[in-house]
Amino acid sequence: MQTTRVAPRQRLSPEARERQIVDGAIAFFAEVGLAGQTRELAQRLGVTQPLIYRYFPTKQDLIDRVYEEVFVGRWRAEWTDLIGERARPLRDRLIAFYRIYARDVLTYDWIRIYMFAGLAGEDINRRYIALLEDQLLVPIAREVRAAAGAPALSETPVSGLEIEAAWHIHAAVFYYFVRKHIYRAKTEPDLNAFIEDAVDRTLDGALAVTRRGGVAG
Amino acid sequence: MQTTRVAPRQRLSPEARERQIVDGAIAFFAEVGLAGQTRELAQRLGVTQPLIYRYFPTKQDLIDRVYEEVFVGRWRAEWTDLIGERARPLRDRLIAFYRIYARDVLTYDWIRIYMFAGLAGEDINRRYIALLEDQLLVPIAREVRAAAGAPALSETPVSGLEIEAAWHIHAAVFYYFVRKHIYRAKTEPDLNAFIEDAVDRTLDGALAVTRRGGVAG
DNA sequence: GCTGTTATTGATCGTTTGATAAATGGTGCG
DNA sequence: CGCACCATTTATCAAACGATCAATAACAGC
Repeated sequence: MQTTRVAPRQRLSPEARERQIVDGAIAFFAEVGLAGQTRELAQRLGVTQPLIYRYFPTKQDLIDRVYEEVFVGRWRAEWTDLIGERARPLRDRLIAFYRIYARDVLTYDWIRIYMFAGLAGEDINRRYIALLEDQLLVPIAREVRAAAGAPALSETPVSGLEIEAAWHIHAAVFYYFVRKHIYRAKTEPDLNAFIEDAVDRTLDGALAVTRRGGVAG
Repeated sequence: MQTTRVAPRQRLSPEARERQIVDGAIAFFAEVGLAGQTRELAQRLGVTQPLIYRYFPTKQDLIDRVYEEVFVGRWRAEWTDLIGERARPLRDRLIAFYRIYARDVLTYDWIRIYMFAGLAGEDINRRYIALLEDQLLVPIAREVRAAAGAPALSETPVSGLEIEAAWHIHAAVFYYFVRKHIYRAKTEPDLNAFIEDAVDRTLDGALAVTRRGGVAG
């Protein structure tokens, strides 16, 4: 009554097997956390546990690979350009961006592993935040100023509270997926409507405060 | 060179010892996660590991106690009343509420254990969200409608997107503390200024969209 | 088909970790 | 001072878990 041998030994090319292990590890660690056991991962993959150690010397190496696979290279430089395309209304740019960002980044795997990593004290999150501030939030703050008609574009640097305002827009979308994928709570089912509405409300607020002279922090 | 006996055996009353263990467990699990080892917890408490098992039959019992201690009874019914006090401007009510909520609820221990529990699949988060929607978000949505001059108070029920709009306000504050306590990232240092600004921006947005007739979802 | 290479498995090791039981010692009461 | 109670510790177990190594079998080349 042990492991009932259902499938015969399947021999794959090292590349294919590694791919399979990494993909399986992403799904597995996203679900149960980075403390998940290698034996259970192996069982889900339909292989034995020592096989994992042929491809990754230690569990930490596998986890590092998962981090790399999930986080590195997901950000697209063109998204920064999209935010700055002043030919379109800022509202449209933000809606377009968050539709793509929700589809390509804020997935079940990404958001859970991201939160597990944060709680584990990894610096991945801080590095990602630095990237976001530089490539997304400062550009958004700049566009909000321009759209609000606040002039001091190159004079006054973007203030802390202006970046926080850009965070509000981001937080609205991000937190939606936290509720959905981490708390597994009921959320607005129409994602497109949600994003449109979220951008409308948070952008309106950012514009209104900026117009009232809230540029200085 | 083992555990250098620094303090002699200290005998406490069961009540005092239990209190100490629970408090220590909250701080410990908040920091390292619910998978933290009982031996390490005991070491931090300055007692031996089996002592914990005299007070809590299993580790899960201790964790359940931590949940109870951290989550149960933190919400104050009077906060719902505060949201509805129409003698004051809604802005002031929200700022007052989030100052208290940030101080009393969104602490390091609370937000980390809350996120650990969510990732572990506990239903605590869903139950807390249900409480929040009922006691905070629906009241906020109601007040936003009233403040925006949208009439259909008792007629049209609060829509999904209106609740999401209330979530935007909440998410702005909540996410600030996620960045601070989970990612350990740099955040706006002036909490009062942040809360004021966050309420201004997110409330402005909620009002603007509601005024434009965005009541129906 | 035979054979060498190597992907994969079975068996197992050492440590970690939740949990238990017996020994120890502090405290209050007579 | 002596004794009983019980809070606390020491010692230890069994399962879980990361990791290792020799044995096995799938596939390629001849």
